[in-house]
Amino acid sequence: MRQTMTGADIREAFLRYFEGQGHTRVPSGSLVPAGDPTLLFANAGMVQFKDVFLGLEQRPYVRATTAQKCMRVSGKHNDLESVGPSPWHHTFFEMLGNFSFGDYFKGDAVRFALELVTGTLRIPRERLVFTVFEADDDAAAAWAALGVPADRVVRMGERTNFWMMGDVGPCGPTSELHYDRGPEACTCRRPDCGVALDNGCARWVEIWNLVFMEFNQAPDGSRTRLPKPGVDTGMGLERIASVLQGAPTNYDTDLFLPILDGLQTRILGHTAAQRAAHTIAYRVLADHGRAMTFLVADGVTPGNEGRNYVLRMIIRRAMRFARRMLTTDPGRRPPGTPEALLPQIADEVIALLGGAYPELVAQRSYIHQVLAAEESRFERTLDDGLARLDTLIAATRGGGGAVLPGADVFRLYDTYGFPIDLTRDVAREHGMEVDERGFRAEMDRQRERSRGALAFKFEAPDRTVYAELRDAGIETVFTGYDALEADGRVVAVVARGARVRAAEAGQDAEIVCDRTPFYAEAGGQVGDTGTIRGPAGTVTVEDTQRPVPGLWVHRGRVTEGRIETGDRVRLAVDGARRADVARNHTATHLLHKALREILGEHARQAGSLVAPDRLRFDFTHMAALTPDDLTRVEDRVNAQILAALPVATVVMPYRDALEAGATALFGEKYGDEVRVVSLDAYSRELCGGTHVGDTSEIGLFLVTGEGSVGAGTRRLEAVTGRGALDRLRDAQAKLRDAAAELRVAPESLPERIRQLDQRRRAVQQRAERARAQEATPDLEEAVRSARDVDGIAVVGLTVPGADQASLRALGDRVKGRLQAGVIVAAGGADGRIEVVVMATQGAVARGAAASKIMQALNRRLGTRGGGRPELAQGGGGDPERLDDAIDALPEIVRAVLADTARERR
RNA sequence: GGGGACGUAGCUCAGCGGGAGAGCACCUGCUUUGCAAGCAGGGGGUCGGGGGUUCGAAUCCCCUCGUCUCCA
Repeated sequence: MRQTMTGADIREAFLRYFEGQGHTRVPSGSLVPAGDPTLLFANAGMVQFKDVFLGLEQRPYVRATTAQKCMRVSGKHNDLESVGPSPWHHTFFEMLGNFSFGDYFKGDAVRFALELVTGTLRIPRERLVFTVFEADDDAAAAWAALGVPADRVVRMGERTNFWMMGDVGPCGPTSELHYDRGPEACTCRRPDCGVALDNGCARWVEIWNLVFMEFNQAPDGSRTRLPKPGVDTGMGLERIASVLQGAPTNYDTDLFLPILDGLQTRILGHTAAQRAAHTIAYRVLADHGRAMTFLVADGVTPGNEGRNYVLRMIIRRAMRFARRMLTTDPGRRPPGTPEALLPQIADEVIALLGGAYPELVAQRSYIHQVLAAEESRFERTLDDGLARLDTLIAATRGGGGAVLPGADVFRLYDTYGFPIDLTRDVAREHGMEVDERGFRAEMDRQRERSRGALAFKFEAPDRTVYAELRDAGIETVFTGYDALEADGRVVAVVARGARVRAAEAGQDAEIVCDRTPFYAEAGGQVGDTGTIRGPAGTVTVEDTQRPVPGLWVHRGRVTEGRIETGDRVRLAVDGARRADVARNHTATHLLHKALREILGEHARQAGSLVAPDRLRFDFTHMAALTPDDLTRVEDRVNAQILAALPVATVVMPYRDALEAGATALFGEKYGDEVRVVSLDAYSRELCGGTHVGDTSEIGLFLVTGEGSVGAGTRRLEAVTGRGALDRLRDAQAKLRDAAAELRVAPESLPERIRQLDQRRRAVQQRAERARAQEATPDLEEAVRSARDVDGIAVVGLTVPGADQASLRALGDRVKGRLQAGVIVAAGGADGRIEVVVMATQGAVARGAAASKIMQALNRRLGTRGGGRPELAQGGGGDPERLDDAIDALPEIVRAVLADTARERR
């Protein structure tokens, strides 16, 4: 009896089979594609080989096989909402594949496929149906040559059987292997049920897709034959496992069952019946649990844009399902328990897949931290949202309605992140519903806005001219690790994106030579600057780039004469600048190591800039660094500088480097041979950059800033060497200046400042109190001076120099002693008036509103101002007229009263 | 990349053009000893930062920093 193959067995058998066929087993690339801004995640096995297929990169092998981590979240067939309900769709999955880079083609690809499927995996031949592109006679012939009867080879159209990387580039026909689950599995119920219908019938499972990269598509749509056609295949591990294990859905394979079991027994404490009642929620948690665990392990943190946002969506969707399930069927873990759920799910995933993907095990504690943090953040968002929803429901009901307005619900969702399905649930509990149409309309408008903005999306730089150069056999040898100068020959000149013979003085140009000491921007280190001197002219190099592997491009300006293809030239790097850069680069390695020592192993590089004047280092960490952390990091780095660690670089095989404990970076592509930079035994990193001879050359390391770049990622900025010296000198000078200004020694500056600040506060308070008192030379006198206007006491006061605050204080005190009264207090300085008008409630009731009196005063004094009935303020105007106006107050109030009386009639 | 919201006392927040506030916490005193004790009094604020509009800005406008959130 034959034993069923486990997922791990299948993965291993696949890779081993192709190794036996001369393929190199290449580890999975990161889920975050290296240097590919057009792609959110690795979504197929070929992603890490894209540049190889494009002819931009060469590998030491022509046949490769991989098990690649993949994510698909958006796309025509893959809506996030279908994950869970659908038995087949996943966000995260593994793709098995074999690749030929200009080596074997259709014949062998087809032969390998059939041999593996029927031999190694022992799927009966009669269970298989093959599709080929309708115009691809070669592929059809290849299957026939293997004895596949013609009636089992179906010709299909471009939609299903022609593959393109994008609008332009390599493309070609495909051939698929479909597995027949038998007539009893049919869901379409058509008498002519078959692969050719392509109607999604569950009877037929596409298990393997073979892509024959044969053409290159030009922007105008025309296709030319590739000189070296290749093969790219993909077999979804979960799907093939479901076939081999006779599982009704992917979730019934051993790639999911342990996670589901763990969820039921260890995490939720559910009975079998409870689990059965929540099939979809279980699936969502298992699928999303895998995705979030792998994503975090590859350095993605939840955030609000790009791939970070996708991760957040996945996490929140999982939590929504969990929460809902726990409200109806609490299990052992009551809803709202603070104990984090997601880290526990991650543990199940790690237990299952940590063997094949050791990075999961290595990152366990970091994964826990990230997931727990996002979980509690979301709880908070939900709590806030629930409170807002409650008020919305109350308001709607208060208005007699039973439908929550779409705009309000959308606002809850858009602005406060409250999930729409929870809104629906809560509304239903209150016997209300959601205006779905209104909500959708708002949603569409939001989408429209985003799309409109996308029209200006940046385009990936055009690299075709460089691909042409490489095709023409042009290659640069880099000599800059050992020397700053070199003699070479100009092999190409590029101006405005096109190849030219020569460039003249004043022109911007890109120069390519057969050899160069110029370091091209890579690994965060900026490109070198310097000069290229030829027999007839000089180019000042402002930047050096390597747009495609093996090709160094010097960007700059011809500053004299002309430079021509074929010129013998002298290339000289700006040595002082290079030395500054080297200091910062070596310091970056020290910093990276120090952060891991002090904060923990999870603190890993997530971005880096090494410039001559500063360095910037992004790394994964959940919290802001405390001043104490920063000091310790700084101390640690400087201790290594003082220790004068020798810097050594060795080129060795990638595997050996990893075994020697060298640090590799996320999402970085490495060849078989890698360069390892070691700082004595302290730090060892894969790095192609330029470094100092020993760490003491760095001189001094100073942290200049700490901040956040997004959730879970911190940024440190620092200076070294000359930069650090400049900075210290500058700080000292400022300190001296400040000390001199206060006439104290720099040491006692902080104490002095504290003292001065205290004194300032005391003086200020005293001044305010004094002003308030000064402003009332004689309160009794002021009250006595009140003149009666129809039973309203009118008080006018002038206090030269008083500001509004003290006038207000004065007014208040007078007002407190009047039954029904109006007080006008005026002061001011510097040629302008300040006026405050106050009216008691009694006065307001009788029509003497402060604001109206203010208006009358405005007309008389030329001031501007206004306010409320009880209090009005104004300023400006002509101080000369102030006394007259105060004298005339009774008439003014009388006029206002009359005016109000007229209005009231 | 594009939108929305929020930054006010140690904490949670109200105020949204005219006197910087509440609750909790803190300090002092009194009262009292049973579940968030009571009463009286008090300290504490560059209303995130900068610029503008205005007689007057926590409040309106612009820029900027930080946090939350949606879309792509």
